[in-house]
Formats: sequence, structure tokens, C-alpha cells
Amino acid sequence: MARDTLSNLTSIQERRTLVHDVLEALRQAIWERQLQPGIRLREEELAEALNVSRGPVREALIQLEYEGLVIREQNRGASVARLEREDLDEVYSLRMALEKLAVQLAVKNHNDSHLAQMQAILDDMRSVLDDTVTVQRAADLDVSFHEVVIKSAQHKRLHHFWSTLRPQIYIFLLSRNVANSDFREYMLPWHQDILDAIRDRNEKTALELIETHLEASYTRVLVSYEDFLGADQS
Amino acid sequence: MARDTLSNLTSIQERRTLVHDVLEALRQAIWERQLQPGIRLREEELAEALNVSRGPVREALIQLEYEGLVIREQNRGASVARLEREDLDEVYSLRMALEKLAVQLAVKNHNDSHLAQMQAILDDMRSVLDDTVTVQRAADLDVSFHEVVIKSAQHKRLHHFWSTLRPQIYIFLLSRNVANSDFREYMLPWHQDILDAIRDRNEKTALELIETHLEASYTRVLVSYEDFLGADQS
DNA sequence: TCTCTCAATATTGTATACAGTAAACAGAAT
DNA sequence: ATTCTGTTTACTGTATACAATATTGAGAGA
Repeated sequence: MARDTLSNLTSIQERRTLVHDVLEALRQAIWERQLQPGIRLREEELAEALNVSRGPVREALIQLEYEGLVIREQNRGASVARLEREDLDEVYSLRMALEKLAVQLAVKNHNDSHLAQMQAILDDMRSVLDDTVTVQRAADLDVSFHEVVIKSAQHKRLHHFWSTLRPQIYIFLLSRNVANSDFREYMLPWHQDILDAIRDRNEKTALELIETHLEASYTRVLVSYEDFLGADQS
Repeated sequence: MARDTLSNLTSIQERRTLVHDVLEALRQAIWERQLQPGIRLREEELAEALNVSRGPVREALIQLEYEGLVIREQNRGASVARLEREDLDEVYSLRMALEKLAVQLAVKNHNDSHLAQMQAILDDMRSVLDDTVTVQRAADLDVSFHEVVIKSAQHKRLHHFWSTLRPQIYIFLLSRNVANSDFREYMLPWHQDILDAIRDRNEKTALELIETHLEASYTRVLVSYEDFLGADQS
């Protein structure tokens, strides 16, 4: 059999573990607010609901604690984290520090594949501009772009740290009101500029852009997230 | 009973879990190279050696993976991470990004307790200068000081991220040759300067100092760690 | 009525047992 | 000799069962 034939096969999906499935289920439930902030997460209850045993659930909860979506206390179990305004500040200040480092390295270390991935996401953004875009879709595209930037830095630990922050970033982005024009107006050009600066290996510009972009993102999210928190008190 | 009386009691030691004990045992064994890089860590073997069941061992291995001391692969188990030169680069570049942010915040957010803790560590450094200092003691003091700086930033997630990096930082610092004079000559004055800048709320100076200090630390560790890796090939 | 004590209960922490996967090896076919 | 294939083995992934802890509530005493 010719090698060419083989190389055309799409690689089989990597075998998944129950921990992985539980993680996805819980993250999504938290994102969608089916599991509201403060609610207790009993291992056995979750295990029954998801048709698995306590072991995988327990491991998933440990990882969710790392991701900041869950709080765990000794002998008292886990609960969904309440993300307050200070948490938004923490996440964005850390994000800023990590992404500044990422951009500096990306300018040096990116390859064509990274640029192509970024461009593909920008194309997706452009293609959905006319449609009615859901917050989820907008947040997906936004987070995805930044993740490629992080990847293009080729720094394993940086990527790992940022990935830990990602689920929380996603939560904050979900609070954005898509009816507002920020997505339509700014999402595409901002990210395009960042991509250009990375492609041109212009470190100074890239740094300035990521800084401005994240500051602006923070300001916008702050407003919508405080509305969100306020509306939640009911 | 008067409140004053109560507040004088030293808080009882927090009840420890087996995961905690296993973590300490494994970290120490890795630091002391009883568990050498690359060696396989079988859950059952470790469980027997430590007189616990596989559960706590498994959870400890998950956390050690987060700390970069252990590699885990699907259905293939865990092994002690091999920290190469690139890993040193990654750890130090991340450290730099995190500690720069920390110092900026520390200048604003520190309190008297933090300053006192830093000063206490400097006093310890001074008191051991004449003695023969072990690498462990030197690394302990060094890492401890930086941890207080991080704490004084009052940023939970920053502290958590840095703590994840700490065990690796410690490993690299352990490679320093204490016979060299760097510890005696530089350890104390450098850290003293950083403390002073934080106390004086001089952000610009504090930032410059932490940057210079970490660059210098990196350069010195790089030399000794490459010797260390080289000697290890035997 | 309030506080304290003590049992009952619920839930996590830990141990053990079973199932599934992947590497290692031996033997057969070429 | 070398490659393939089936079987074994060793280990992790998962489930279940037991122990320890913390919270709750009811009753006794002040």
C-alpha cells in the first residue's frame, strides 16, 4: 500500500477518558448557568447524573478548581465559584502579563501554520458579521484567536498557564451583550492588526496592540459583567 | 472569655490529608534525586512504599504534573520529568512576567506584615552568611523571599500560578554551587534593595531591580544547571 | 429562652476490587 | 532472517465498599 494512501486518512479520534467527558459536561453546565455560582457539587450526585463513578468526577473537580470554576474545601466538598468583580480584575491582569510575553515570543517563533490558523479565524469572523451571532460563537472566535497567538509563542508552560485561565476568560466574554456593536465593529480589525504585526515581526507594534486591545476588552467586559452580576441578584 | 485571650492562641495545625503527605514525600524525593528524571512512577508501587492506597497517590501525581515535576501519559502512567535547558528558559521567562506584575502590585498593596516577613528572611540570610550554608537552605531562603513578594501583591491567581512554578524554580536553584560566592555576595543586598523599593512604593525602581535580579539569577543558574545536566550524563 | 451536649446523618477521604488498554514477547509464515 | 500476528502481562482507568469527618438537629440543663 502506498504511503500516500495512508497519509490521506484522517487520524482517528484520540481515545477519551471519562474524566475528560465529565470535565466537558461540567464546564458547559457552568458556562450555561445550569450550575449556578455557589451551588454545591456533591461527587455522588454528579456521578449518578453523569452515569460514572465518583473517581472521574473527583478528578474533574480537582482540575476545575485549577481552572477557577470550582472551589473545593477540605471535607466539605466542591461548589461552583462565584466570580466577582475582583476576579475579573485578576483574570485580566494575569492575561495581560501572559499575552504580552506571548506576543513578544510569537513575533520571533511563529510559523506559517500559526499565521494560517489566525487568518482562518479572522475569515470566520468576517463570514459571521452579517448573521445574527450568538455570544457563544463570538466568545469562541475571540478566545480561539488568542489561543493561536499563545501557541505561536512555542512556550509549553505559557500555553498551559493560559489554558488554565481560558475557561474563566470565556465566562467573562459570555456576559458581553452581542446586541452592542463592539463585536461587529472592533473584533475583526483589532485582531487583524495583531496578526499583521506578528507576521511582520514588529515586536513593538504587536506589544502596543495587544495591550490596547486587552485594555479595551477589559473595559467593555467590565461594564457588561457588572450588569450581569447586578441582574443576577434577583 | 475575652476576645483578646482567644486571639492569642496559635491556630491549630490544619488537618492534613494523605494526598498532602504523598505530595511532600514525592516532591522531596525528586528534589533529592532519589527519584531520578525519567524514572517511571507506578501508582501501586508508590502506594505500597508510602503505605497508602492508589487514590491519594494518583491525585498527588496529577498535582505534580501541574507543577511540572512529573509527566503523565494516557494509559502509560507517570514518570519524573526531565528538566532540560529549554525548561529552564521557560520557567524563568514565566517567572519574570509573573514577578514583574507582582512587584507592580506589591508596591501598591503591601502591608506591614509583608514587610516584616521579608525583613525576617533577610535577617535569616544575614545570620547564615558566616556558616557553611547548604544549597537547600540557600534555595529555601531565596524562594521564600520571592514568595512573600508575590503574596504582598494580594492577587490570589497570581500567587497560585507562581506557587505552581515554585517547585521547579527550587530544582533549578538547587543546582547552584554554594562554594561559589554568589550567594554570600549578592543574595542579601539584592533582596534588600527590592524590599526597600517596595517599602518606599517606588514602582519604577522596584521593577528595574526585579528585572535585573532575575536576569542575573537566570545567568548564574544557567551555568550551574548545564554543568549539572552534563555531569548527569555519566 | 438560650446554650450546650450528644447522637444521627450526610458527605468526603481512603481502600480495595474489577475492567480495559497497550506494550512485550513468542511463535508462525514468508 | 524478518515481518506479522496472537497471546500474555503489567499497568492504568473505573467502580464499589468502607472509614473518618463535619454538619445538623433534638433534647437536657441553666
